[in-house]
Amino acid sequence: MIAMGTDFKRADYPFATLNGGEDRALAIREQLRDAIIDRRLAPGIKLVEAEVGTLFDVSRTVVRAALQMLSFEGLVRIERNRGAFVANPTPEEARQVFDSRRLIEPALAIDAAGRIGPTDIAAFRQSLLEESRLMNQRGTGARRAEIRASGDFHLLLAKVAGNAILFRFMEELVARSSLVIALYGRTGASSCGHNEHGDILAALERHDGPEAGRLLLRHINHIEADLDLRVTEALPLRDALQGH
Amino acid sequence: MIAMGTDFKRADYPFATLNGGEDRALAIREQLRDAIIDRRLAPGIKLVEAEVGTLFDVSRTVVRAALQMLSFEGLVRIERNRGAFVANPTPEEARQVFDSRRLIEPALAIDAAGRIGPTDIAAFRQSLLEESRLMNQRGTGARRAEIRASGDFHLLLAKVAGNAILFRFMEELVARSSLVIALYGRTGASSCGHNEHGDILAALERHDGPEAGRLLLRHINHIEADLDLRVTEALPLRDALQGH
DNA sequence: GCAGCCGCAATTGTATGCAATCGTACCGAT
DNA sequence: ATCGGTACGATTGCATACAATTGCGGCTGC
Repeated sequence: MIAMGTDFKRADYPFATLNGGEDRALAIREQLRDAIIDRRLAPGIKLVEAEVGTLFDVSRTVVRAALQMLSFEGLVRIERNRGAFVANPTPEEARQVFDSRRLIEPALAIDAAGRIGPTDIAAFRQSLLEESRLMNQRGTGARRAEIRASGDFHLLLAKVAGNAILFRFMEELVARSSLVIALYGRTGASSCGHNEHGDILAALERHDGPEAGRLLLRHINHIEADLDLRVTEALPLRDALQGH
Repeated sequence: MIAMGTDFKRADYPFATLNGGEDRALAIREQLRDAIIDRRLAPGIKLVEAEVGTLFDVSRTVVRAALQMLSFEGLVRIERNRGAFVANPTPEEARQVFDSRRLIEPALAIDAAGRIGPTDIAAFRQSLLEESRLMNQRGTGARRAEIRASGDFHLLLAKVAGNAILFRFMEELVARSSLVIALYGRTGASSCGHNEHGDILAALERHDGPEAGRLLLRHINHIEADLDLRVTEALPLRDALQGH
């Protein structure tokens, strides 16, 4: 589930291949989502149906389905008769995302601590490994990939916790977080310091749910603290003109 | 084209009018959702695109969009190349729905207690009034409406709490709960006893968040306790054949 | 009689065509 | 020069046409 799609044809297009006979809208959604949370697609940009369709070599019908899915996740905003735009979350939305995570994730940690098994631990280890590998690389591409990998850790946690509904919620929250971090992240190191994920995993392995929950809460706070959520966001006009 | 906004076909079918020039897929989703959580559409039943389209006098394109939305909410299950079916939540799913609510709603109550204003209180009162009106009626139709009205109370709470993301989550959870209650509800009185909603509102009015949260938690527990979640659900075959 | 296979009807998946809508550039009037 | 309006291009919303898939029923051969 966490495993990302294969990217075997990445070279041809900024977006890559649709895997075989399977659902193509699904595949397009994945590709677009990755592009959005990697910020290869800038927030606010318009996604023209025909254009995306040409890129993926499908009809607008399929593209529309993919865009609709993304709009449910909050990664795309669809305005009637106007089109689909990459989401451009406001600081307020960003705060709400993190509020939601602060509420949900510690509870997931507690559940996960009670259910975690050897297989899960191995998966976590794998995720941490990949993450640190990316962290030691430099370059914006690596940093974006790191943000995604970091998200995988949290998704893994949600998966282990065993509640499918909350898992879906977390999918959405993690995706939105990634976008927010890419948008408002300040320091290069989004979740830097010493690796908090590792500490959380350690607590989980000890089946110490409450501690895992506490660590997770602090972790989320750290992530949010690294953001610059001051309202630089332009626009409201009357505000923009005040004092000039 | 037929002028939109007319409701000349209202009498002909169980589903009613699509509101005006607005998005028709949205309207169809609403209608179907109501029908599902009222159990006018039985769980498991197949929703044939062409059929629904005829009913609402739209093309399959629009119906597909509506069905896709419902599948995101978990009220409809879409199987590729096979079609869309009204969700038939298992007891396990039901438990997960209530677990999620136990996690989220008390937190919402606390937020809401700090933000509730006169306008909100009036809305709550209105909701309670409607609810008790329906509770005093008899007949299955009234009971179904009561379940919906009861859901409205919880949605109102989520709205007052002020987090748009959690509000959306609650929309989904409330809808799924309604379906679960209709499916597994035991006694006629789903949220009966003395009106817990009233008590919760009272706590909110006192801005006593923690108390509101506690009451809400108990309320959710009561609702779940009224369900019959034993696994009557047939199927797993090897289980079904054990001991014969 | 029954297992397996073939073919058809029903239904979904996808592409495409057409009308409605939006945004912009142009243009004339004040 | 600016404002108002209008005509056009681009793009979406929706319907329809066509291809692919499913599953069911009947048929055949044993």
